[in-house]
Amino acid sequence: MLHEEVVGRVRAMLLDGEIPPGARIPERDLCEKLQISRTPLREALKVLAAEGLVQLLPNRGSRAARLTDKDMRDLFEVCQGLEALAGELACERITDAEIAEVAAVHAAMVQHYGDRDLLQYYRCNRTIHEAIITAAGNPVLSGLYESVTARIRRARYVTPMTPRRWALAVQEHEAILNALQRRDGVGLSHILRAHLRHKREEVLQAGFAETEPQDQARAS
Amino acid sequence: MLHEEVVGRVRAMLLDGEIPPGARIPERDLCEKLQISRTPLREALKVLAAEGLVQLLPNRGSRAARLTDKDMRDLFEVCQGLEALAGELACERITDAEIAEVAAVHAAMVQHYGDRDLLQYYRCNRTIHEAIITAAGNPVLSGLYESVTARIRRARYVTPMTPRRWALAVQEHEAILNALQRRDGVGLSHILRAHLRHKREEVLQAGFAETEPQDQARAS
DNA sequence: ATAACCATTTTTGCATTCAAATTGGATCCT
DNA sequence: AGGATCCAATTTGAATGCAAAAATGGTTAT
Repeated sequence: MLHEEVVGRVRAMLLDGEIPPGARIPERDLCEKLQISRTPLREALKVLAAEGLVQLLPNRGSRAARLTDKDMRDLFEVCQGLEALAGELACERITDAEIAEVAAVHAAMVQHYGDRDLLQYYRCNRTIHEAIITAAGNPVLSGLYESVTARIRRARYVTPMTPRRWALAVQEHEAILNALQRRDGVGLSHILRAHLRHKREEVLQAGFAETEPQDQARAS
Repeated sequence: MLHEEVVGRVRAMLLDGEIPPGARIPERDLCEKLQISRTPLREALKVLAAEGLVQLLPNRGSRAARLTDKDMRDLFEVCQGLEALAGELACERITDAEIAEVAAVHAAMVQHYGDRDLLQYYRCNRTIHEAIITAAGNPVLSGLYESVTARIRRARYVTPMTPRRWALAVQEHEAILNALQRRDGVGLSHILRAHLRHKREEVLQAGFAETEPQDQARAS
């Protein structure tokens, strides 16, 4: 197994919740599960720690990072900034073919909205956001976006949607597509920021913090 | 030596140019220079590779990453986005004391400008930009900013300044301080973006790409 | 009964070791 | 002579082994 593959596998386990937030990560167990020795696993853990997915406690091993409300807010804020930037750049660089593709996915998404198929809706939604990032043509931006969204993905795509909120989101997406078609970078960036801000409020309101109370109580 | 210290030391060697861009990194040599064994060094190299500072060639070792013009443009673009976001957030959250501190550093910077002391000028400049990032109160943002700016630092703070350009930069910094004092987030973000865009043009014009032609010629 | 202390066990961190891949060079063939 | 091929030497990638630190459990003393 290649180094990047080990990192990917463990990252997936963390993001899927197979290793739940806050859980200790016993090296030996993971090693035999992945059929590798401790050395490459430890290398992967250090990389994931640098990404913020794993917390290293010197001489006391590693644990899956836990997101507080503050972390979530911070991540969403940065995500807003990155998407806003991507929106502006995308409007300068996106091709007509790419716009057409986004439009197609958007239409499919609206269809799924009509069917109240949340899973498929979210898939299209994510595809659109990623298409905008890609269209920005900036690999550095793509990399940071990927890393930031990975950490909030569970919250972002698991939070239940109220009918009211869902309708608004679809409406915002209409505006997103429209701005993209008009290549209105400034407009697009504003819409994207509002869109993300709403999403953030929704998520935070749902109380998706990954903090466990007993950890706070250690001092008692 | 702690893991983070190893990462820091090697990172510093890369950023200072002690290990020049494109240079191969022989593990054994670095090991004895740092007085550690290969295991912790390799862990550090993987982390730095994830940061984009090192390029890993499977079974063929690692080399210091080299920035192309495109990389530089991409990094500056993202940096613009991050600073713009920081500017907006900072205006919402910065304290009067912090503003006063920025104002003081700004005054010192203007003084250094008067003395044509480029080194000290750059020090103050960097302090101001970092203060704005810090004032945004978003550790995720700070982390990404740190990582992005580290990679362009040499270009950013080494490019020679024309008198014309230097005067403009100082003028822009006046506007930055002014917007901060007025807590005009939108205004500040615009000024910061323009400021960075000018810096980027300056750097790219100076041709600071770290590509070496003979590498392109390998296919011949 | 509770708290503190000590021995045991487990786990981490790093050095060493071993196998596999790559590189450089010498040899051989055309 | 030029080029391909094979072999030695170096270097990488991963597993194992060893020392140190921390968690655990049991015992004792208050």
